[in-house]
Amino acid sequence: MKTMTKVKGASALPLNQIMGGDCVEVMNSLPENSVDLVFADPPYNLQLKGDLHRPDNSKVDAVDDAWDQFSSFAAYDRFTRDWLKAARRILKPNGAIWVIGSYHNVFRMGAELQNQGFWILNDVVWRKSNPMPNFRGKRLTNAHETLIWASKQEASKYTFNYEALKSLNEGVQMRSDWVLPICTGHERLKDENGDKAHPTQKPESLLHRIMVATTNPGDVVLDPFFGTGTTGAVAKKLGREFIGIEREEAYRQVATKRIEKVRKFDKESLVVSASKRSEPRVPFGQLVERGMLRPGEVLTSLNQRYSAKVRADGTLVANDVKGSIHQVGAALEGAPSCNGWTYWCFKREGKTVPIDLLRQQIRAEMTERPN
Amino acid sequence: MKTMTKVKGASALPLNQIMGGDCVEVMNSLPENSVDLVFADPPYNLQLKGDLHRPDNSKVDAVDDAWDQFSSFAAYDRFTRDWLKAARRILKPNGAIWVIGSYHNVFRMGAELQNQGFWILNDVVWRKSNPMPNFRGKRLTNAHETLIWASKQEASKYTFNYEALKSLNEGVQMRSDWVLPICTGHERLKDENGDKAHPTQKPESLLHRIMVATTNPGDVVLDPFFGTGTTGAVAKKLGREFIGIEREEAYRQVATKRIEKVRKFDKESLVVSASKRSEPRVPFGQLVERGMLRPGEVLTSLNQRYSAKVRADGTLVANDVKGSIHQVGAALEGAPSCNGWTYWCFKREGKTVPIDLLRQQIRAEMTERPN
DNA sequence: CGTACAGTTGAATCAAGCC
DNA sequence: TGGCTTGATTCAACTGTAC
Repeated sequence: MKTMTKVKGASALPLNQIMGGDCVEVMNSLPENSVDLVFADPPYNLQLKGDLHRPDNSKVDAVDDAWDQFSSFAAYDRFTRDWLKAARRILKPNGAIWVIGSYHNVFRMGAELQNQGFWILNDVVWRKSNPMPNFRGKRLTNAHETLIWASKQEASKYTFNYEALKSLNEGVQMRSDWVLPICTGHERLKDENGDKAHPTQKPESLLHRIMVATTNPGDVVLDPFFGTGTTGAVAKKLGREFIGIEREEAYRQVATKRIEKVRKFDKESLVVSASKRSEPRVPFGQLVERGMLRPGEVLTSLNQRYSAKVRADGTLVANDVKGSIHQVGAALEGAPSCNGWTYWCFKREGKTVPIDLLRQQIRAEMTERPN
Repeated sequence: MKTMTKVKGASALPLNQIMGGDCVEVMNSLPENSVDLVFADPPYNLQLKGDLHRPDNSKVDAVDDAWDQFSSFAAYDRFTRDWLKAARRILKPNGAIWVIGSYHNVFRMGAELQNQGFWILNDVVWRKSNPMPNFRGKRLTNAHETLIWASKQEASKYTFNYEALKSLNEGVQMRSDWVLPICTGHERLKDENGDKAHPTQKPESLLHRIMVATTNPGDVVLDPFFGTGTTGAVAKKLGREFIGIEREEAYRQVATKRIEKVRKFDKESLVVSASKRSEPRVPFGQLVERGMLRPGEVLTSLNQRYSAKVRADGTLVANDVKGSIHQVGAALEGAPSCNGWTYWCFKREGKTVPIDLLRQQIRAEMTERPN
């Protein structure tokens, strides 16, 4: 499973491995412009003070690990600046980053992302379906965490599997608020004492959605705060390559064992719905060439207001306007643009049908018998 | 309605008025430590570029006003620093602030709040039930905005009406994600041409919840970006005092007219509006009346530890405790509160099921046949 | 007086490829 | 890098008119 891949003649990329040490140093040792996605779940800088007890007086096992202690906002900002800078260097120009945090740290991360030139695409709310209640009744139940999705730069052509996410959401656009349960039950890793192995283990469903949305199979996903390896486990399942960095030896061991057990899904189940743009392009003229529309035939607009005549070269004429199906539609509507395929209709057996139906027929044939 | 109130011998406070001019200057003219709550909806610094058209080629009426133009992040940060500093000076030591923003500006506001010594209590997600879709299918539908609730300092004894919020949320703790519709329909103020009077008018339901949660009647609420006066309208309804600051004369006029028309709720209707629930309330007694549960039937707790007997009047008895399903559950568990709907279970055909199932059945019926 | 249907709209950092 | 061509893309709620 472990592999070393050459990247454009640069130094090797340690795929599907968990590296020890400081994440900034490790990232700086990797070649620049080599990673497709960074997912980062850095320490939240919680600054908890006393112990917290539940109404039944049991103690809440809160995050009080040494790695979550920062002396000041300035120290946390330095830390954030350093690891984000290192992450940005190794990202491909069209790469993207996801960070997750709570109100303790996410505002500082978001501001620093913008300062460094990352381009924020969405902030996403992970709405926990089963959050910890607020035992003291002094605030609102803190029932969500915030993720930020940003491309390396404004001009990046980032990956977004729009149709796949739409499918995940019963056929309507995926929103920026995601309802997912926190990590519990069998998924929650325990140590030999039965205590949770890591205080902030993220659910695999969250990483699953992120990777389906913003990576393709074979992409390299780097996680600089690997913890118990949720990113690696999901990457392996989904046929992505991962690079993990984790300072704590104990976490590396847990993660290694965990990922070994994971099986990759079969290829078929990994295929996601493609965007319409990736479908083969069909010139309108082909409909005339094939005899699906006759030269001289009259098309009508979807709103019935206009009509235009088909010419032998695949252009339309209406009054004094002529040109492509898109140009003529736009001109008649006085609109800046127009999708002629869904705008123009023809008549068959008394019914009025958009010409896009004919394009779909051609595409179907192309799929059955490629060339 | 307009009044001037002396504050501990300091200069006067211009209550229930809309002041013109720059909000920093106006705030600096007010006495320090004099305001209970600041609500601020500052420009979001959207930096939009070209026009955006819908699939039907209609143009999206986006925010392109001069007041939302900043030359850089640095300029926006200066602006944020200045108005937050002025707001903090006039806040009482136990005062608090709410700010609202999107991913364009909220990270910068959140970081600056922390830098100035405000103590963040919650970040709250306003999940829009009817957001604008993403027309190009290039990102997630931006379906939420973020609010930050912070006290003036860590030591502040801020106001939080825990029980009122709990009532608003069907008897369970209010979470940090609020589902509310955007401002449309009759609530949306129009100008003489029928266009929206202000591009970013907030719904009154949002301000209603904020003021019920974090102010008491008679408190002074200041809004430095008053716009069309949603804060003032809701404050008047709820018996709070407001101070508005708005630079644009046109908005001040609209807001003045709007607030004149608002009538303060009488005490009784205040109670009603405070207990408004999104789903119809079903009293436990109705389950008994309807024969879904028999008097004398024994309910068991979710954890199997306790049992209680149903009485004809819709109360429970267990050992020496009697009362509502919530009270008895809380008493037995030694907990401050208990959601009896999910805590108590009954048996049907050998299975143990929470009584909430029965409530859901009733609600479903109510939806089918209102009344 | 309801119901059905067509039309409108909301804080948006919103295209991609070729020459 | 800029201009031109092609052509991809929408959900929920409210409003007004027709029936």
